[in-house]
Amino acid sequence: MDKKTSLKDVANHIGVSAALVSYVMNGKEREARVSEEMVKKIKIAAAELNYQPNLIAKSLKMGTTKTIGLIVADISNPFFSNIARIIEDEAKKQGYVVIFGSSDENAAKQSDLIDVFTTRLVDAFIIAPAMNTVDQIQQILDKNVPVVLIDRFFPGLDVDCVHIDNYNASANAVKQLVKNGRKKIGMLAYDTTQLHMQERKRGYKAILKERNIRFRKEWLVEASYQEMDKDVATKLAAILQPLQIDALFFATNSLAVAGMKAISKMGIRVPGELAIISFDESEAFDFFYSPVTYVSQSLTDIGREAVRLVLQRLHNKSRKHHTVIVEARLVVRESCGNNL
Amino acid sequence: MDKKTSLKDVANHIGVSAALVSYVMNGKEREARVSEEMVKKIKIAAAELNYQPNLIAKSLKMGTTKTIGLIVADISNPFFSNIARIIEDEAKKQGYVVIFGSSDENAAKQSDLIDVFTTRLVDAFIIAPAMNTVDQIQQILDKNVPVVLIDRFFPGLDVDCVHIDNYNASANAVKQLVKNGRKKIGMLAYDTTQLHMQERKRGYKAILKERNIRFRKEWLVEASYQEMDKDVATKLAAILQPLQIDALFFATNSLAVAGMKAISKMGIRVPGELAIISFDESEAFDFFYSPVTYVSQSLTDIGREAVRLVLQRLHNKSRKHHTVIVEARLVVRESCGNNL
DNA sequence: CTGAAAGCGCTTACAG
DNA sequence: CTGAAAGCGCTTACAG
Repeated sequence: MDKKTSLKDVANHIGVSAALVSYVMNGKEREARVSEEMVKKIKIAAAELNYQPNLIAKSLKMGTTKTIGLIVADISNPFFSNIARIIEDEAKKQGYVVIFGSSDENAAKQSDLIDVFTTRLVDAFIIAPAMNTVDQIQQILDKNVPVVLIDRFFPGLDVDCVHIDNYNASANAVKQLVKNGRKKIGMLAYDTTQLHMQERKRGYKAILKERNIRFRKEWLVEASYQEMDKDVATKLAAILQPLQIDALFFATNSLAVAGMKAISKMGIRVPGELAIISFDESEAFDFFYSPVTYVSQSLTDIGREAVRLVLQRLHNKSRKHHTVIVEARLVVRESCGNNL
Repeated sequence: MDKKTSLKDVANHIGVSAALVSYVMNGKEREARVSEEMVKKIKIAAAELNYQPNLIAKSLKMGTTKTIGLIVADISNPFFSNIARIIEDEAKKQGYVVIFGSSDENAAKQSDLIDVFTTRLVDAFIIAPAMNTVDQIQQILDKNVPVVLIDRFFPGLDVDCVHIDNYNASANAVKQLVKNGRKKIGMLAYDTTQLHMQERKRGYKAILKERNIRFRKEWLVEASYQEMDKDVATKLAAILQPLQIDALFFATNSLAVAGMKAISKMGIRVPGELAIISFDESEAFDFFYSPVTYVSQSLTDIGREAVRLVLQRLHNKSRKHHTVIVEARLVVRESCGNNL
């Protein structure tokens, strides 16, 4: 890159000290009681020389980079890319920039990303943490770097976080299926210890119990993050062909999309033979032969609240941690239908 | 943030100069001929003190931030978020980090993002440029900062870029429709001067001409980026109800999704009454009642090549500019069917 | 109202 | 083989 004009350059240009220019550029002419005349002169010179401050130098001096590190499982997943968009917008409004990384639900990758971002002195983290990474989050907290968890969270970890009430959202979805006359309700979830997923399973089981429907272990199909397609092809297929259930509840949009492909390939009628409900959203939900009923999380709220919490903590490091519960509502459409 | 241990700290810890530690931490012990013993001592001390270099300080000194600025129209659009994921992965392999921003096809927003990223001294840009922003790109080039354009490009601008052959990709799609017996072929495109879109329209018109099908202006529907939904609802609807065409070609995935909603709401049979083909991909394409035929751009190639070009230029600023044409292939499925 | 100077944490030519 | 020193471009307490 060609030599850029520095603060010193503009100072020299009008024979004045760098300090003056710095004050003026940062709108501190009042505190420093710079004369109006001088302010004008400096502003003109800066514009003339097309001065743009070097934020790296500023960061080094100030110890703050105005950068937020965002770590999600996969930025190409629409759930996360939509949140990323909101975070980016909100951050920009406040003068922050966001760098991002995808962990692939892999603790080691997440740890690498945290290290890389730490090394670049991000002012704060927003993380949808992978399984078994509570120590990583604790380490960030120990360094007194702000972090807010989104989507996922850890029991007993005192940290800012933003997520829905997974238990209730799940329970409501299953209630809807029961209400529509379904008794043989399966669930496709991820095989993970992550609490948000446990809560979704717990909500499912709780409603079965409440409605006196026996929980059948083999109807709670668990797919691993790494081998999701394979697990859907074998484990889920096992209860779809021949069809043993009359309703299926998907714990995420990625599971739903994989499941819907299996369902349509097998020619299963939805909702006739099988009612379905999913978590999250997908463009595909509108176009499935039976528009899919889903639990809608407000991605806008998640992104906004995450940035809000980050900024609050940046301004007041010692305030106590907050958990923001974001709204989730069931968008009822044809796929959960009440006719067998 | 708590005080981190600096290079000086580890130097002091073993009573040695900062220079030595710097050489060792950067693997330059050979060039600086540091004794093996010392190397070991330093490495142990660094590990003990959990030393992590401050990359901001390094950046200031080196004039390089190992950061790539990525600007796309909208990071939440799967087309871009998928490319972003690839870019992120490739960049990470090379020790780069990516900061991103969404321009919303708005020249002013793009300009802001370029300024913000410039101010943060990104080493290079990867941009899917908005309409009428050739000057912005030229300005980056004038500063001798590497930039590679993806997806879109400008006539006559000498710059690295990666995109498909839009003319041929479009022509092939329309040929397929003609081959399947369609004669009244409409197109839904964006109303923009951007060359990639012009090329798509040109391919469409060229095939009509070649096959002696009269081009009808009212069947080339143009939607504005800003009011896409409205334009689809009115302008596209005008040729769908009553149905005046027997095939419809969508210039992007976003247009397709909007158009497909209109089509399904109107109860138009696909491909029976109307054959459709789209550019790009969408999860929805698999689930439309007639799986959608589409022009598949290799997002992996776009992302990879973009990063490759960026790095090449970073290593050799003066090499001449390359345009990489990435493969596009037609994925033929039911929706472009040959039965009326 | 304005300037000189220290210092943020690094790298690297230079001297020894 | 190792250290002292300058300098990257800023900010800000201090002195005048």
